Amino acid sequence: MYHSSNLQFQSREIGFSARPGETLFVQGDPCAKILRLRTGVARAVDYSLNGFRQVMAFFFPGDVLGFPLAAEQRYSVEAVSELSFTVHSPMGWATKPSCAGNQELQALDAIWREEKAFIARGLMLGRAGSMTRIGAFLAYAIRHLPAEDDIYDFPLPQSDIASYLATSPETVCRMFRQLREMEVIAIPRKDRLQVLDRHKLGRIAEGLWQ
Amino acid sequence: MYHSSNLQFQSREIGFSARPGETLFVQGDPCAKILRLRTGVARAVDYSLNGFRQVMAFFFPGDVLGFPLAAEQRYSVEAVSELSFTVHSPMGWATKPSCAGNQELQALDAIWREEKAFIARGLMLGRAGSMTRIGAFLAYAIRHLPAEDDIYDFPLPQSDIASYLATSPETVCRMFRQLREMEVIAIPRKDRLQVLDRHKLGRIAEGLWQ
DNA sequence: CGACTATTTGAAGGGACTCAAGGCGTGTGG
DNA sequence: CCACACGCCTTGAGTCCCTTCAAATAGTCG
Repeated sequence: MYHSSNLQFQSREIGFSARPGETLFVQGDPCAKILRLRTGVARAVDYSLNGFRQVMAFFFPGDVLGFPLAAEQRYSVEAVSELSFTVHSPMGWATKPSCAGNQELQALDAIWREEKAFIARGLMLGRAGSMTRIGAFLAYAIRHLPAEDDIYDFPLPQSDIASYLATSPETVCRMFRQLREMEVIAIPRKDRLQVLDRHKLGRIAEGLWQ
Repeated sequence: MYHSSNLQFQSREIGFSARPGETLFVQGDPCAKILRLRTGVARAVDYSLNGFRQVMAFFFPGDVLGFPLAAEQRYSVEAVSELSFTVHSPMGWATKPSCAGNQELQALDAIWREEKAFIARGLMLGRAGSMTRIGAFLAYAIRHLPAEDDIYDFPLPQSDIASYLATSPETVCRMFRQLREMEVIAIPRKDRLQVLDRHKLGRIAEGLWQ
């Protein structure tokens, strides 16, 4: 579980929640509020002009969304699972890289976590082979998901994973089955993921399996 | 080769240059200097542990590299073409989203431009089909490259484009040939790219051609 | 229960990769 | 100045992985 009680922000924290599928930001909206995810998973989605939809990133507990780098939201944000988050004002989120002030570091760290999420996708998409991409994605996801005894909360629909990895839902399903048959993972229950062989998963993510 | 020895960390601008292939940053280096590209093209490269190399982004004139979001450089930066750039110190690059101060906006804009570069790649890799990706890449690149009369300086080797787009150099070559036969582009000379049909290029980038 | 969505599985076809060889351009050294 | 080497681009042929299409099953929510 993730506890943000030790993180202090200057403005008052307000607790919010959202149901799966709910939209938090819409691409193009003015940047007016900053969200810090406490529990649950959210996705950044790009809707291109010709109706094509693309999952650009997943956000996990601790991530900060909506930092006003630009004047407008650069992507839509939708809840994947049940969310709880806090809302902050952009005011006072000053960042000064040279100073080690607490607040400044928080803002830089928030921006960096967001950018990391996009870079991570790029690195996965750069790898060849569906199995490699799926393996890399699982290794990435479980580093950010809460777990009990190697059993992770895994609320990500395969269709979102497929969009994120630029592949088809059928391929995602087939790779999951293969991973189950290889006894690398198990699905004890819906929205749960058990990692049976962390080491082999790492090798798959690097493209060296079989 | 590597420059850090002769770089001075001052708040004033110093002009520098680099030859094609030169390395400006190495992944993992401490973030000590900020570069602003004046002319030329640079690439951000990721070297993974198993020796796999991946071009993660291209940087164009006006972009800022090496902003210390994290303690260490997040990628290596290499010159693609002849570069000229200025070096800045991280000191004084304070950012405060709520204030409209000049320097503050510069830093936020610099971060945003960098992040945009990574996001752009993700959006391209998410598209299906080599032709769509190449088209989207060309449309993206020429928005950042200097030109005279629709003839752009295009110093990007096809091997870099292939790595960037997660495809093979052969495929890049074939798509270029097809674009030439379709009279969308022309290559009047090495390192030059002429756009003959901007509109058709846009349609190709959206996945609707033929 | 029944409608809906998400997942699963199979079959077939095509697009991109790999492998291999040849051409082109550039820089270097004899 | 020429010959050569090297890297990059080009082109062809064959193979395979992944997509598409189609249909069945499972899970969810009213």
